[in-house]
Amino acid sequence: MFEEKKWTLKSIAEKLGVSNATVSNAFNRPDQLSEKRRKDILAACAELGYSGPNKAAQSLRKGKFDTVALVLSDSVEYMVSDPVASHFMKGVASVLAREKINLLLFSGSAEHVNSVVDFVDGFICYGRPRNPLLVEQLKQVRKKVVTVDFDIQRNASVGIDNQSAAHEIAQLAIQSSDDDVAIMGLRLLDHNAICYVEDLDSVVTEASVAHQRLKGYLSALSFKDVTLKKQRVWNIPESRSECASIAAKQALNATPRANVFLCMSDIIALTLMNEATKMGLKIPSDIRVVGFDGIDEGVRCNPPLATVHQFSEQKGIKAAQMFVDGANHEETLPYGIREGGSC
Amino acid sequence: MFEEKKWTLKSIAEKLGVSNATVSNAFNRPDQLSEKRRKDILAACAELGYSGPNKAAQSLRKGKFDTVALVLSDSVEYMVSDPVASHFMKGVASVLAREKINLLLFSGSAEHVNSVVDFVDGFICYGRPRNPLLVEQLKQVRKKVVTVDFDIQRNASVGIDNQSAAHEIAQLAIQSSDDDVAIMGLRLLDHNAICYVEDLDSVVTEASVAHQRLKGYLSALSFKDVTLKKQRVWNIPESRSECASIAAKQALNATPRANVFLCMSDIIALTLMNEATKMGLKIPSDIRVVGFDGIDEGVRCNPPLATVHQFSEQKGIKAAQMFVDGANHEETLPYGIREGGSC
DNA sequence: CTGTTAGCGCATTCAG
DNA sequence: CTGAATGCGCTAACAG
Repeated sequence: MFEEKKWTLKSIAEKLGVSNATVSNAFNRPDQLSEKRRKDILAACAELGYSGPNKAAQSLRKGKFDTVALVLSDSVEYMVSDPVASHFMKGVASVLAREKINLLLFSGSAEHVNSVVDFVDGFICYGRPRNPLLVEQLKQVRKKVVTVDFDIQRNASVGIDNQSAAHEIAQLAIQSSDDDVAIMGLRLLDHNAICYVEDLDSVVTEASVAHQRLKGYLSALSFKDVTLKKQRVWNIPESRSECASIAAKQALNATPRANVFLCMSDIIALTLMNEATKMGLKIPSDIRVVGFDGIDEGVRCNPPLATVHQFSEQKGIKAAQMFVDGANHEETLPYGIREGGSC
Repeated sequence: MFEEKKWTLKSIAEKLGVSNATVSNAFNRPDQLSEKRRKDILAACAELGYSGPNKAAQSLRKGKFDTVALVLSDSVEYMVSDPVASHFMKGVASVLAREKINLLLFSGSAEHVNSVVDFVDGFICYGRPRNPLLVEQLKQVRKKVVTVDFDIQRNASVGIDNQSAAHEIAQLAIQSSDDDVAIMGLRLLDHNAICYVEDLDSVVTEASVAHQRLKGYLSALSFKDVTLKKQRVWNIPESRSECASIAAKQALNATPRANVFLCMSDIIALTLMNEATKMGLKIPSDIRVVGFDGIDEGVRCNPPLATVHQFSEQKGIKAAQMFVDGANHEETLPYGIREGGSC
């Protein structure tokens, strides 16, 4: 099956009786030799089964790889089944395909970017990587970096105005100063515990997405003259049903129970609505719930979920476009407010 | 920000006053030099900001890349939002992460594997690539190849017994010899049209998944003494709601209408159920519908979808494990039959 | 245990 | 337009 010789530029040049530079030029620089000569060489190569210069060697030489690493905030395993991330990846993939750039998936839990940094032209980072060391490494990397939904004080970044968005959706959810509000936070704390956030002021001072959303919620609360009770802010480490349902159950079983739930992701919100329904609670008469992200399932469910719609695919397109353009600025994308059963 | 010199193995060796082989050994072959010497060198490198041998050069030299290309059946853009593919990818990602192998996503619509073949240790191919040329190329590639849900008469492959599964689910769906059965086929024909399959015998003789499932359905039909009417077999080119709903509407509007719909994917089945509901049809009294794949949404919907459950994540784990093990055989995975509202 | 040498496969000078 | 020479950054074999 593999009787064919394994050709290299050198061996094929020798076989054809020309110099290796000529063969190289035939493939890469048409202007450097006559049309006929080029066609002859290409034809002979095709005939012999040589399909062109080895890409790895070519890349080593040129320092260009036509590959970008998409650094996810969490493990690849988890991220591929996250609907928000999927839409983002879809957007990225669409422009990379057009530009004939390969896509390497990289885990935000990996130990070091070293394992890929020498194979890629740069990084698109979707969300702050779970491993903080990666962030430090990305700051140092001598290649293009586009960050999404977080910032490393360097290069390009894209995101939305999380604070305004959170403020708006919270405004919509809160109807009177008597409302008892709970905040189901996503990654508010640095560890993986599903727990109350005891000390709001100590929450990551860094301008993380969670922090920005929290600020937006809180400003809406004060705007509406609502006081946040003790033990009303939750930390959920991942936007997954498994995590969210634990927090949801506990939050729903608290006495007294909050009647407005501001959730930092749609997954959290849908999970909470699901748990509430199981407990016989009605939406919006018993509790009101708003999400964040704008995933499809929120539209199909009953009642539909009120949420901030992020246009994740557009975000991916934008990030990838900025990458190929070598952009070097911060981009703030629009968002939409989607009304639902709760408001 | 980048004041640091860009070190290479050579320059760092010179700086440290040792040979480059020694530095190389310090990083890769601890047994080749004294513990102390190694620690000193590694410490000095860390100090100077040299983070180890360039991976691209290392790979060129060793011919090993610690990267596998996951060839999807369709564009990356489309596949990341396909729930079945996502589960498969999840499985693959989990074992690759453990093995510290990078994952490169590759489109089944790409023109040539050349753009990545020199960067990877091999390929895992999920479904027959949309571009037939890729299949030919994969047959020739001098690297490991594991195929999933199709076969290229070479190397390793994993899949399920599609024919038996289709037969079983069809048996379940068909209740009497008076049933009027329609088959909503996925990629039965080579082109992209949504249409009837006029000539069943001419359908791809190759043992494609669609063909195997069709055979399973047909054997169940004859087992149940049911005759397939004219224009009862549809070709749907992609497992997407957009495509499926067109076929579904037409199939549901046919007079007389079939009362049993055998769908080659859950997406198709769910879409058809959705269209049927819009038309006021009741399941299972008016029509019965069965799917194939076993996606989560089929469990949550009302009534639940009867289907063949594929354990896609397990399939991904198996495929990746076979890749790392260098397996060279055909693996047939189990499947499950999930009952639902229709049967 | 250390250093020297010869490539991995290629692209780019620079003479001719 | 062509061909010889140099090196991208590294590792493996060998010699000391």
